[in-house]
Amino acid sequence: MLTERQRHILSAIVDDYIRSAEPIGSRSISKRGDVGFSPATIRNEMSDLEEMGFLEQPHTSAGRIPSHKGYRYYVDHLMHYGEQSVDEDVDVMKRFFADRLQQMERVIQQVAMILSQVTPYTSIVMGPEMLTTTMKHLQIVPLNDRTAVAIVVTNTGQVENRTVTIPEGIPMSEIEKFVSILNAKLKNVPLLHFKSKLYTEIASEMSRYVSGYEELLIMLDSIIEREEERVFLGGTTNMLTQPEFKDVDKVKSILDLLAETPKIIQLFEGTGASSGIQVRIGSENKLEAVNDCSLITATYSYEGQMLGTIGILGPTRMDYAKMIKLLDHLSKDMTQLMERWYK
Amino acid sequence: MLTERQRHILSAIVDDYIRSAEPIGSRSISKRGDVGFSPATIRNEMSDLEEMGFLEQPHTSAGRIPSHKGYRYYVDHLMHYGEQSVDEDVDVMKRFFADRLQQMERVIQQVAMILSQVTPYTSIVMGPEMLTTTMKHLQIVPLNDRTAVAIVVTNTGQVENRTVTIPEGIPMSEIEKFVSILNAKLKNVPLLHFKSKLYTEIASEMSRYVSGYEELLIMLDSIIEREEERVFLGGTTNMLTQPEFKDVDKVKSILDLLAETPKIIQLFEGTGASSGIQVRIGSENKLEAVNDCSLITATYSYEGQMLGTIGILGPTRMDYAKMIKLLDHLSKDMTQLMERWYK
DNA sequence: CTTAGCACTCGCTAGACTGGAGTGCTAACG
DNA sequence: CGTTAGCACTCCAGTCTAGCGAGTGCTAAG
Repeated sequence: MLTERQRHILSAIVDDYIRSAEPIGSRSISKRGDVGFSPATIRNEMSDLEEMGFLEQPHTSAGRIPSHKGYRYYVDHLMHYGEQSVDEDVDVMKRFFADRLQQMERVIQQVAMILSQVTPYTSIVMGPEMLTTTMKHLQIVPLNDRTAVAIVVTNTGQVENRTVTIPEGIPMSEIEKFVSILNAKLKNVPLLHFKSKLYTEIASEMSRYVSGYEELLIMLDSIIEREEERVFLGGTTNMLTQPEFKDVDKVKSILDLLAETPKIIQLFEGTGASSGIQVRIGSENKLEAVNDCSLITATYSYEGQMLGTIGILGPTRMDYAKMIKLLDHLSKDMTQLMERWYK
Repeated sequence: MLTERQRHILSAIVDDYIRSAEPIGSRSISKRGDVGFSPATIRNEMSDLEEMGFLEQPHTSAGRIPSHKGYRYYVDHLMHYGEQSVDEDVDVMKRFFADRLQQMERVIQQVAMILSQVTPYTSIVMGPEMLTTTMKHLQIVPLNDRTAVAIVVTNTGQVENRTVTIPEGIPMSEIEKFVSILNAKLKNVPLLHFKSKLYTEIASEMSRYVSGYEELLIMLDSIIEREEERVFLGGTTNMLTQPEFKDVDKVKSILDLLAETPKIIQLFEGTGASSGIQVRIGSENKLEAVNDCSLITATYSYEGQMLGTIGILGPTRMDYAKMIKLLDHLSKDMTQLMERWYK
């Protein structure tokens, strides 16, 4: 659909714009040297590219900038990873992973931090998901006669805990019975299926042995609901250094979004579908606040099972090639870490 | 030191400036009506007030704005709480506290959220401190032969957990012995004294029974170190709506500070010293990033024991009277909640 | 002591102007 | 026929200026 020359010019424009954040003119492309044509020729091509929707003009007689479609084409067909060296950044990350085993939650949090330090964008890391997390152990520790702490230890080494109110009139012994049944029945059940299993399979058996069983179930329900909130951010303020975010209002709407976990989950919706690296450019994101942003995501996994997602959120004018390379490395390192983790 | 009229004028200037965020001229004060003098007279007084350091002029022939010293005087001597109605906001908060008992951590987080919703500033809530938190229960749940999850349940219903690597060559039975000793000895010991007790009193006895004891202690050490990180923020982006923060660089330095828990703890240093409400204006804050901000703090407690701190961070041009009133209510509600909590 | 009057200062805004960057078109060139 | 040089045109960004308005400080009168 595009001629070789057009592709070359588009690629040059995106590359330059990523660096400069300023509209690119025909002259500067011509002067780069790698496109051996005069500004006039390039102008004609640029005009065509604009007509086809790959480029945009902020206003007449300004240079061109890539449109969302232009970025998309760039990411899909033009980007070449070879050039850029990410060795330095990869080193930083490698050093991090070489450290001794740490608490799972911390690792994830620190991945977000590290990532945000080697990029000028915001990093978002989503922890192991309910899908693959199974229960290893359930315990209830009484605090006083009406409150207790319920603790769920998962196979990933996470510990979910929640303070709960014990329904009136249920003696401790009943609760202990309840817990031991659950431990026997729910071991290694993914948290995702927890609820359904809780209310079907186990319900009947349970009601025979334990009084006040329904209240206890509701209580347990509330323990696991928190699982979905494992989102870690890094470099939320990084975007403030980018020229496209000098407008405070735009920044606010994005920062507000980042402050709300459910919104972030919404933002990531569907990224887990296919493994590998995904890029969402501008309006490909459903949330309006990030319609001027791009989101690059990668997944990390264990034995083919996807565990979580790593994402980078930045302006559409993002260094896609570098970011994809970085995420690629990182997701592999994470995957490797998981293997070491479960040994 | 100040005449009644001067106090009156200073008060009027601060009040107006808090509302308008713009330098206040002598005419507008005169027109308010409550100071029955002509602009010229007021000008003279303002000139005096400036000389004494209570007011500042952004530039010649602009109006005056309060200096840090001016705010300080206002807060200490002039502010009257009576006028403002905070009923509406207090209602919102009351409704929140009327809800059923929730998990401790959540309550604190939501207090931060609520507070940031009824104010245009950033709220910071620090959870129960190590000082008053004691251990209720310690447990170690093995994941595989080399890793385990250690869980500390505290009297406040918090659960600290951490995945740890088990030192090589220590059988499970040894660990169980270790845990049961600790449970017996460390029950109700404040986490703050945990470490010292661990290494003195218990060490000798322990070394007799348990092999590999030192490694286990180090492991345990790492469990409790996390306790200090209980800081919850609300409305971090609220400040973006304030005119004094239209400068992106300033915002960034503050947001960066807020992203680092240790910095926040540093910011709060000393606020717990006296109970009651404290105000730190501008450069009274030691951290440079918030030298244009004021921090108002209150504490909440249980049976006279201080449990934590609530803070509001905003520009020096802050609605002190209202914020103090709000914090006052809130800290009382929190305290009350604590009583209900421990019943 | 208070106030009216007045000259003066300063920042802010709007308008005019300019230089530069870039386009689009046309015509010439190989 | 594709490519290029030339040129008129557009638009932005920056600078300069003048005028306005808000506010002060001073002086002299009440």
